Amino acid sequence: MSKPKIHRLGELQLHIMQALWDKGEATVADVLQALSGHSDLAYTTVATMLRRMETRGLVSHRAEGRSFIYSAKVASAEVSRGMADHLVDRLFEGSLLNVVNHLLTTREVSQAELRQLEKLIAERKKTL
Amino acid sequence: MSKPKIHRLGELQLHIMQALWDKGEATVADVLQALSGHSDLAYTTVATMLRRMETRGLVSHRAEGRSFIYSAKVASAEVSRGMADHLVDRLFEGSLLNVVNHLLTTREVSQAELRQLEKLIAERKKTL
DNA sequence: GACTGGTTACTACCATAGTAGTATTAACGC
DNA sequence: GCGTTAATACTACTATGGTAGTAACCAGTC
Repeated sequence: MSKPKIHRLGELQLHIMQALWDKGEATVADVLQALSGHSDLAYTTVATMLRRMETRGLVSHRAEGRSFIYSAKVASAEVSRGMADHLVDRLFEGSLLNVVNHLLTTREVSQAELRQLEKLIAERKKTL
Repeated sequence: MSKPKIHRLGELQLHIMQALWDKGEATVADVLQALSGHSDLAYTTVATMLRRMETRGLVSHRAEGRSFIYSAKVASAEVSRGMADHLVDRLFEGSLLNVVNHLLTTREVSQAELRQLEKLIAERKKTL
């Protein structure tokens, strides 16, 4: 198992993961392409990052001809889970209530969103 | 203004901030004391961290005799806000709904908590 | 007045993220 | 076959977090 401390992804690393999740598989060039809006990185920067992330178990690759085709080794949900949990634990004593309260009081929320939230909760209730 | 990129606090840094928020003011020894459960750090480690954090504008100090008395320069709520927003933006497209949905589906929740959540939402509705 | 203990200051080392240049390799076109 | 070029590999540098040793300082004690 040994999930590779998934909650600690840097900015660029996360963007790269997102590109991979989005595309399923991608070469360095593909990832660079996907990131082109966000920042203007060198090809080798992305390549280096991918290599390192592979060492860390975040991605893996297979060779096709001379190219490496990378894919995510950890699921998006897993990462979200890890990062969200980590934050909730660190800042809100692990309490779901505390987070939601914080989010509700510090953010703009519309009526519609509140209704949606109620719906979510109602749904969840059924699953208990 | 120039809030010092508040969303990026390391593990130890956050613990130190929490100690300061808790105590209001504290010497290095006080902080070390407060952290004693969590890990077993050297006195100088905490002192170094505090000095660095002061450079970054996270804390400030006043001298009393030969000791420095540190206090937080940024509020707890500000940091929570910054970190939470950052996460929501990075992982959930800035959508409150998405976060809550994620939290609800990936975590254990009790009936009581769900009821509390509904209450929170009802409260929030009134403020619109 | 010299010694001890608590304090801060300085310096250093490791890890990792971000960034990218340079070197090497190997496939493809001709 | 051979060169061009795209790809990966290696190396390096900066910044920051975590960690801590050592030095310097100074107040109080004997």
